Amino acid sequence: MAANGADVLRARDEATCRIREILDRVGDKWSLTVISELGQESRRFTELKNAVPGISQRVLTATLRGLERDGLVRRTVHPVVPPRVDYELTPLGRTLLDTAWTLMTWALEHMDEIDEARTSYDHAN
Amino acid sequence: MAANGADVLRARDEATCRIREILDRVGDKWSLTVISELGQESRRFTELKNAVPGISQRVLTATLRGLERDGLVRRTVHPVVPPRVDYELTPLGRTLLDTAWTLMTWALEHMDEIDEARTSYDHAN
DNA sequence: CGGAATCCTTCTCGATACTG
DNA sequence: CAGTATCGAGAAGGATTCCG
Repeated sequence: MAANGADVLRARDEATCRIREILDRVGDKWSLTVISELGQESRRFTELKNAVPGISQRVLTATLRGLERDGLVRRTVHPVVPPRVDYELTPLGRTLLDTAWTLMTWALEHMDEIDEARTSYDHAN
Repeated sequence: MAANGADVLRARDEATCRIREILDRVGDKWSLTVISELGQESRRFTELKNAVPGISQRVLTATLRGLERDGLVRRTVHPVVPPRVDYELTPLGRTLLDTAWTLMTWALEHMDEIDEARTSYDHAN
């Protein structure tokens, strides 16, 4: 890992927009969840739909298309009947997996603190 | 009796849901950028607005309120004229800083690969 | 200066129906 | 099975105005 926080900040002026553009993909409502789901093994469309409760078919399709476009996910269509489509992480997608895990782990570890803060904040107003 | 499959799935779904709830905060359009901006030192409202190009006043306010509610940011109002409001990371917010940098670093390092993937994808269709 | 309130436009998303 | 097409409700977001 070459860049550190200071590098990120130094490059900020040129790249803030670019970073944000990419965080939009990665940080959107479902992408990290889908990526972490694909981290284990390749999945079929319906398997993903069931594995990610609450996501609609429409949005799952859009999410997967976006991830595929960004080279994070590979979509493989098997010419069989009934159709079978497998999704798996690309090597690039797999490099994101570690970071995704870090973020999700953070969320898990600090969930309670955040809950307390929210309760406290809401109670104060 | 050990937990059955349904229990496991239910627990996992709830965890997924909670994680997503928190990722919504952290992974939204601006939060990580604001947090990384506050990583260096406390900032005034207008300083933040200038430091985060493209954010509107309305959305910056909402973002800061959300971060404050979750205990990630502390808001300090100085009773002076003209008003002065400082924002700084809480200790909890600071624990997120490392992860935020990791994610932004990932974005920086893989920006070019993503650009290529997008170009390739768009050209294929 | 740091907002809150309002208006108004855009985008998102879920539900539904249909298809190769 | 794995989508696409379409529609409508609601949320999100920008611009503007006003205020202590």
